Amino acid sequence: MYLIITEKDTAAKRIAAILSENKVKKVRYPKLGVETYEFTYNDDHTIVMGLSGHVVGIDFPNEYNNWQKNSARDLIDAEIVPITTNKKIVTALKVLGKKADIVTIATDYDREGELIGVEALTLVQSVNPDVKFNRALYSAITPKDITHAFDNLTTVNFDLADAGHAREVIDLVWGAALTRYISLCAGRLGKLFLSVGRVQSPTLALIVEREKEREAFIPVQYWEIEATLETKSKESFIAEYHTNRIFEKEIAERVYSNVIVGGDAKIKSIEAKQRKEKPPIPFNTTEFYVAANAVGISVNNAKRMYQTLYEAGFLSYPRTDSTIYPESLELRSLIEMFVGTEFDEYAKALLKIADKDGLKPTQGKKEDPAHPPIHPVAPAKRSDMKEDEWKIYELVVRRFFATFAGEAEWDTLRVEIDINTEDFKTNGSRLTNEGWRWYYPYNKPEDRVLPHLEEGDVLKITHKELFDKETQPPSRYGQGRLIRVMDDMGIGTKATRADIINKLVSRYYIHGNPLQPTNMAYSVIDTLEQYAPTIVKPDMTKQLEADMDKISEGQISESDVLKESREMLNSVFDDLEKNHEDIGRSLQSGLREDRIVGKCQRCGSDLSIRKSKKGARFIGCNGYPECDFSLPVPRTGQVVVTDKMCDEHQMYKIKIITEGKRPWELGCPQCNFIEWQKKLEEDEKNGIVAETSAERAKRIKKEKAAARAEREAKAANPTELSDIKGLGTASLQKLNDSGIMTLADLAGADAAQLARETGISSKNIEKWKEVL
DNA sequence: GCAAGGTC
Repeated sequence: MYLIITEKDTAAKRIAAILSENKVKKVRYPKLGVETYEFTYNDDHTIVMGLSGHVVGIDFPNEYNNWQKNSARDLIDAEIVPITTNKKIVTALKVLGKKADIVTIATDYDREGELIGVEALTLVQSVNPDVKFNRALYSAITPKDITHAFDNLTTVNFDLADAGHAREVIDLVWGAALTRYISLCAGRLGKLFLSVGRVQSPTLALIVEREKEREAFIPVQYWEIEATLETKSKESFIAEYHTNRIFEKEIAERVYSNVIVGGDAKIKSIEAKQRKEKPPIPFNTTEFYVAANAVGISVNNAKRMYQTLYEAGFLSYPRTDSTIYPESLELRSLIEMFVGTEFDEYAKALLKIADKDGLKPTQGKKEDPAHPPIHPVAPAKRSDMKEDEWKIYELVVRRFFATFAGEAEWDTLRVEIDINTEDFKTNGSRLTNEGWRWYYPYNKPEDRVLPHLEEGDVLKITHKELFDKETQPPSRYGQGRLIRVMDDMGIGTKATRADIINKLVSRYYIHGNPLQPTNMAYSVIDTLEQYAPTIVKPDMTKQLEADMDKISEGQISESDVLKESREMLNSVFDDLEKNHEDIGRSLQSGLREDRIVGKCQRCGSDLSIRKSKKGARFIGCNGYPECDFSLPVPRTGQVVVTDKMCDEHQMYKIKIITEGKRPWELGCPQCNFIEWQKKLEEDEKNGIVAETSAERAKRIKKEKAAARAEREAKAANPTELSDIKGLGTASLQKLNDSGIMTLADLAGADAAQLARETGISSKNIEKWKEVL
């Protein structure tokens, strides 16, 4: 049997279709819980099976699980063991791998793909040591690329996989050791741990740096002056002072007084030009996020909806760096498929261009050997998807079209005007040839049409205005922009950047849109910058990339790189441990500051988030016990104190962050409390009696007791597997995977045999069978 | 309860 292993199911399906010339059979292995694609290829029974990315990983041995038992430093030289992260696929791989005579690794054509391939190969070899193997390399799943890859099979690049493995180890060791150290120092254990990592920490540092720049920013006052001018034919337009901004007050006052309403202005010169605007480059993941963000779709939503459309077969693979279409992509037929759809006129217009001059797509600078740029793969109707998904689909289709279209052309005018010896100017612009902007009408700058003007024209000043302004600090990062900066700096990957931002939000380091850091983030970044600067800088990734290149070229061994990395981390710990007390103090002050909500209106002390003896949290006055002012806070979720102040109560607005939910903008705690009381009063009027917290606790206790009683009753007289006492969801899944669906199935099964198949202890199985 | 990287 010939086994072909791909990185994901969709790749397996499409490669099988191409190699079999559509004579493929989808086979389900219910016991294994996987699907494969099978056919005859070169007279051999052939099975194509998809993985789900990495199905194995690495970790420390179990005895390191206790954070307090070992010192964080022990992790540096701790043993590293392989772990299974996807049991179903690992089992299936072994079962099928055992029967294989030859295996082709057909995972993605990049470093992680090589590592994923070697991981799979190692699993197959563990049950079939003599199996023959080779590697297929392809950049797009097109008939051309795939047949070429399978006609030119090559060898597995173990050095490249080693490079990937080195990255795994370094990330784990540095991340875990520093995370534990910082968390233990700050006394933040359990859910509140403070994470550190090669990618997340430099990303967080960017946000903290920007916030510091904003704080250090000193605004400078400046003025702008506009004059409204009218032509003889009574058409008006606005002219502004030639430098736009005026930083000296005396000049602003002089210019303003020289502009006399009712007086004359004279056109000094008119310069007409043409400006050409190149069409945009193809979307890669980063550019897609930025564009989706720009039309008001959050990075998370764009990611989720794109994934749906990819799985439905409408759009190409979502994670790619490439901004250059590979040659094997059939661009013309991708355009032709839109003839007769909503995009008919655009497709036809492009085909006309293609017939005349051939298709000349734009291209960016980045190539990704694993996947082509983002593009549509099937035509769709609006009714095929949700409204927001259509927005995404349309964006991708229009961008795809735009990459083949011509330049947009603008006529521009620059007019210089004399007003009483002061230099004024105005600019005009008009789109004369839509070009690619017809296909891609997003963020189109508006025309600025001026009346017909000629040199020497005398105009009437009908109005004047003086604007008093201040320079603005650099703006905070929006999510799309942050992802682009991460891409430019080379940190994270196309597949992980969005997740890294989510991680920083759920770790309570950043919040809001645009993004801003909590005080805790300041403290963590300050501490790391001082004592472990390596981990906060993008240079660590650059160095790692360089080392990985050397490993993959065989110039240096993986173990040498790891040894050097561990030595470096050990010297970082020398510094950390010397300054243990300082670090603890500075981290804890960050923690305290995040809890200050505002000033107490009764006594003027700080209000902060505190905990009662019973563990319930509330906003209390730091002047306690002299002042006992307090306000309630929701019982669950992370409380984030924002920098927006309620003008009425001098308190910062708060929001509640719960993982997996949208943040709850609670606003000013005092306003919220007042509203809540109003609602209570109204409820009382309407005869609705609110539950007190004691009543609530009682009710929950009662409900839990009732549920327990029901479970016990069922266990005494079970009707389905899940009724059996001690049989949890994990075991139920394992039983189902082995074909045990009902009580009768279990009764009829042999305990020892079933134990071998499922990995459940035979003692447990026998105990369950006893009840039946 | 630790990372970052795949994929869903």
